[in-house]
Amino acid sequence: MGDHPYHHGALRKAALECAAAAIIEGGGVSALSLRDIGRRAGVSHAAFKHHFGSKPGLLTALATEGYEVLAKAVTDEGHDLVEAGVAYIQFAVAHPAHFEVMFRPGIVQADDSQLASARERASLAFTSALPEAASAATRLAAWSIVHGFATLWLSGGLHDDLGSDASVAARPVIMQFVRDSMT
Amino acid sequence: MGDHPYHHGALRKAALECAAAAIIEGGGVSALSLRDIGRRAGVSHAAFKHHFGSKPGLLTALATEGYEVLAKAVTDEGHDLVEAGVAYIQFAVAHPAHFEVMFRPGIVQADDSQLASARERASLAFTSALPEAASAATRLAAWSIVHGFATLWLSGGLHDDLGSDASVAARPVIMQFVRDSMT
DNA sequence: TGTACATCAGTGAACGCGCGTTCACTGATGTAC
DNA sequence: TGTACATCAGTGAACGCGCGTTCACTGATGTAC
Repeated sequence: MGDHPYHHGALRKAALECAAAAIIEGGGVSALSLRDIGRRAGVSHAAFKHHFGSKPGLLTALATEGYEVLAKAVTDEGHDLVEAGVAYIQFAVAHPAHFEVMFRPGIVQADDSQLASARERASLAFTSALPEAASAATRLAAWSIVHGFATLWLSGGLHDDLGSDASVAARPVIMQFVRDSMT
Repeated sequence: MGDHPYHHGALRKAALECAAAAIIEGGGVSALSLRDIGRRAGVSHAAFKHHFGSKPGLLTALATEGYEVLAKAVTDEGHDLVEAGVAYIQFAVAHPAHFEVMFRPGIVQADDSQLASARERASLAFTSALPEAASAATRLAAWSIVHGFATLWLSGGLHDDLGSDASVAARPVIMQFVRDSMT
């Protein structure tokens, strides 16, 4: 028996992992190709047809997985607003490929129902972490601040001044925001 | 004389405009091609070599222009912190192509000195709008909140609930943040 | 326990396409004398 | 005022490349009897 059995066995999972790696190392979704993913997974690039239908299908699955992981991460810290915010940023930094696919318009199959429901769950998780009394403006500010910090961090502009640990850099920012806004 | 004189006359300016249009209509920088820009500008796609050297050169010029426009927009509203923040968001919404090129890592010639100095000017303009007494955390929070709002707006998630005018939607959010944080 | 058959998962070659860059070129402009 | 010449700006064909999808196929797995 060779190193490469005919059936991969867990190609779907491997494809998503390899796609994420390819996005990170290849410089963004723009440069992602099925052929690259195939090379990484040790599989023909045509094999993905069976699991995802098409390239947008694969990206949709990746985004869905991202929302699921994000929802879980935020929910796990839902008892503490500051830590929930840090978890959001931590997710983005730990899974930049997912994060990019989740928030870049036009690369995902918008009508996918699993994607929509995963997104809904993530949104709900974040909303639940906020105090019920928070105004619409405050809720939007909270989302903007964590999303903005994550985005700026990933774009590389913050990294120089603030060290290499996004959580450490973000926590005081979020803490001060929460202290000022949620009282 | 025909409609298309041999020399365009202002190809550099036209190229940047057409590139921005192509990015917006074509769904992101990923799909941008010199050939598309050439078609829009009514010019051979090889013509850009003279002005920008290469494709990354063109994108670098676009990002530089973006930082210049942003610096001016923020400076013009520098007397009022809320309006400076709104100007940041307004810039992003009015010039999504520039905004994308400015903040996407890896697509621009990082060693370009004009780019670096334009970026520096924009950063300074924004910093100057903040009160001198503001802490590092507050400054970072302010940047995060406007950047995050702009990013979320452009990704399309906010649009449904909040109407179609980003400034109108953003102003109360920024106002509340400034009221809470800058006192 | 064995066998036929359907279904699933992956192959690899072929397709047509659009891309960025390079190249020798040409038309237009400016400058020296 | 004219002419030669250098330089600038843009052309269009050619190049080699990597891409996503399609296709007929094959190997592996499961199930009915």
